[in-house]
Amino acid sequence: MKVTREEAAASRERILDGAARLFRERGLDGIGVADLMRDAGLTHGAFYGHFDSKDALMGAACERAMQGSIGRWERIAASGRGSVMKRIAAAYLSLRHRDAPGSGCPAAALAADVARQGGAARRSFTDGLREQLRWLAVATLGRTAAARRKRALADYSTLVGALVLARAVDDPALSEEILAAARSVFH
Amino acid sequence: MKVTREEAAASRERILDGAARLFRERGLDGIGVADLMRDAGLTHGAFYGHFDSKDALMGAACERAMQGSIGRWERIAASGRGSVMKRIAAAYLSLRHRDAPGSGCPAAALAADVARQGGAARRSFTDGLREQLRWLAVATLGRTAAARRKRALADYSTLVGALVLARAVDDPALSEEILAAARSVFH
DNA sequence: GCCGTAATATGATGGGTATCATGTAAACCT
DNA sequence: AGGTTTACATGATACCCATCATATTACGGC
Repeated sequence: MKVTREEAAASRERILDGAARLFRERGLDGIGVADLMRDAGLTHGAFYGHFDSKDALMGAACERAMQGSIGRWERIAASGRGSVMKRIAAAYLSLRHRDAPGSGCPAAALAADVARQGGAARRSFTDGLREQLRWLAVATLGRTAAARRKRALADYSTLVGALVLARAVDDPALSEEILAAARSVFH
Repeated sequence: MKVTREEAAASRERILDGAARLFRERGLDGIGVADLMRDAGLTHGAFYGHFDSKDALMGAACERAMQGSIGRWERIAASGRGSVMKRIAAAYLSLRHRDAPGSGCPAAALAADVARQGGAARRSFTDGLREQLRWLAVATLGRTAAARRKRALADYSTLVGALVLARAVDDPALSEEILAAARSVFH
């Protein structure tokens, strides 16, 4: 039953990674503690040895998902040439991203949940979003810092809105049309 | 019957209107049948006399909310002068709209839920969105029908994304900054 | 090697959920 | 006017949920 400190730390990591994925796939209220623990290969009772509450896990998982998102963007920016924003938009508005919410942008997957949920998730979400927007503003073209910032906020809104709508819609043709129209903004 | 047919029809309307509001405020899974019925002044048992299932109600409520959304846009287009899109954006990206999800855009409030939920809600949502996009494309400026359509899809994505993010964020200053940046796109 | 302690398992608790079963009384139809 | 229908209420069912209580077991420090 008892495991190495190392294994315990690995357990916590598995819980967090699984939560970051499953919350994005099924929503903050769409997956329960028992299922999250089963996903990490543990039973439900062990949960409260690792986190104070489900709310605390939501916060930690949001933070982790946000960090992952920033990391993905940094990798996109580092590889390839031409406009950073254009390359980010191409990846963000792809079918691959649309169909993989569990490993995709947490803002598109969780924003509505976070707005209703409040608590630790909302705080982590806001912090992560602030950081991502700061990063994006730097990577954006524009004469002044204020103009770059404004452009980054508006562009990010377009990305999130298009992805959210493309996922919600029942009709594959309409879904792809939404993504394509948003992509055309960045040409 | 304890009530007249007229009163029964009114009951159904109250259930639907309340559901359309409460689903947007709390999410499709965030409010239960019992609470919805209490909101309509009835008890939970009466529900299945009016709807086949909660899923069926979600579908009907999504349709109603979507119709209301189109109606609001038509009223905005009919009153006032200048660019229709600019006036829609001003209303859509207002603090008033941000703080009143229950009577606001169902796409911004429910898209993520709908994507996960599937079922009748997703069908109604898609139909309503298609209609709204058709309407918006007509009200949009552009040389060709295809250009207007593309512009309408991208603009709508920007609106939805900005509102969703503005609602999710914990920081009033950042929230207003997001709305303002999106508004500037339509100037 | 032994003992405290920490990670995990099992199980209980209290509350919420959607849905179904049944009873009742009044509106509707003939 | 009387029998039928039906909107509604009460209550039951079976399940899921977050959280807590307790037991077990083996690691970590001594």
